[in-house]
Amino acid sequence: MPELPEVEVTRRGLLPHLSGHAVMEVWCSGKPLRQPVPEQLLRQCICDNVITTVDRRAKYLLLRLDDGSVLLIHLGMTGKLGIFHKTAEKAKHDHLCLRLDNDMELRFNDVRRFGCIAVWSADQATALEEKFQGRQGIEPFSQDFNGENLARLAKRSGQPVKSFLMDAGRISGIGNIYANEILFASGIHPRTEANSLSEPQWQRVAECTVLILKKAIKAGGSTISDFLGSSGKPGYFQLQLAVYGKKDAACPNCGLSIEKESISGRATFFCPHCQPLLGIIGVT
DNA sequence: CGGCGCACCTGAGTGC
DNA sequence: TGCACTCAGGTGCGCC
Repeated sequence: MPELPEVEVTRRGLLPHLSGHAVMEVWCSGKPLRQPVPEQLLRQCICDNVITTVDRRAKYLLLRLDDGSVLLIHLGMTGKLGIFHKTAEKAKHDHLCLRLDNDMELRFNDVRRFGCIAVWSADQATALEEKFQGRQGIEPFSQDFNGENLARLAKRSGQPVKSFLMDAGRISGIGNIYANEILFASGIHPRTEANSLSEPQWQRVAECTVLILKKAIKAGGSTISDFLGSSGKPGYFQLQLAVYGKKDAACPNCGLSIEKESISGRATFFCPHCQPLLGIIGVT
């Protein structure tokens, strides 16, 4: 489920239920996620500690404990987090369960097990977080996310701009759906080589990205006000997507048909009229 | 280093 | 009703 907006809405939804509560007990399904869940380390690091806050970096959630340790959660493709009473029956594909001091539980459910659970012990957290932060790309809501920096990053990349936007090492939080939407809003063909965009075009991409992500967060925040008792959480917000999944539908801008292609193996939707490929003569 | 292809896993949908 | 096949929103690895 997760691109930046879904993860951010999850963070905001969980925060009031977690902040200030101690973790009393840890349960794991025993099945590995992307990596095996570090069950013993998890117990050692977070049991009897109080969750102080929940941060987000890229598509990761960071649950910070009062002793300095950190629980890192990535939702993968199908991961969901929810708050349940301890007596509520566990769901199929629940893989991690943290019992809190108020008889509620934070549960991580992930059908495809592409998610990731890691923990940084207090004595290593600073070093490990530094390493982690260094691997993440620019945050779309940071000051660094602007035309100048994007143009500089893209300078030596002949990748399609869509793949570039989705590269988590360069830019955080943009997955396939929003990459499609951002490029439609920017009027840029997804196959355009990243290094062929001008700085003003990158500036436009940056502005469209912020607008679209904020709109999605708002849509998610209004439809999902509480994480209590529901495992069917986020999922993609039904904001009116302009192009994603809309093959052969009318472009909301010009009315011509939306096309679908595969770029780096990912479904890619665009309007060939509103997003002309640069350098093609006769197309404006 | 840059970029591509693939693997990781389950379930939903489609066509025969 | 069943089976085989395709596809799905992310990430990271190996390979060129």
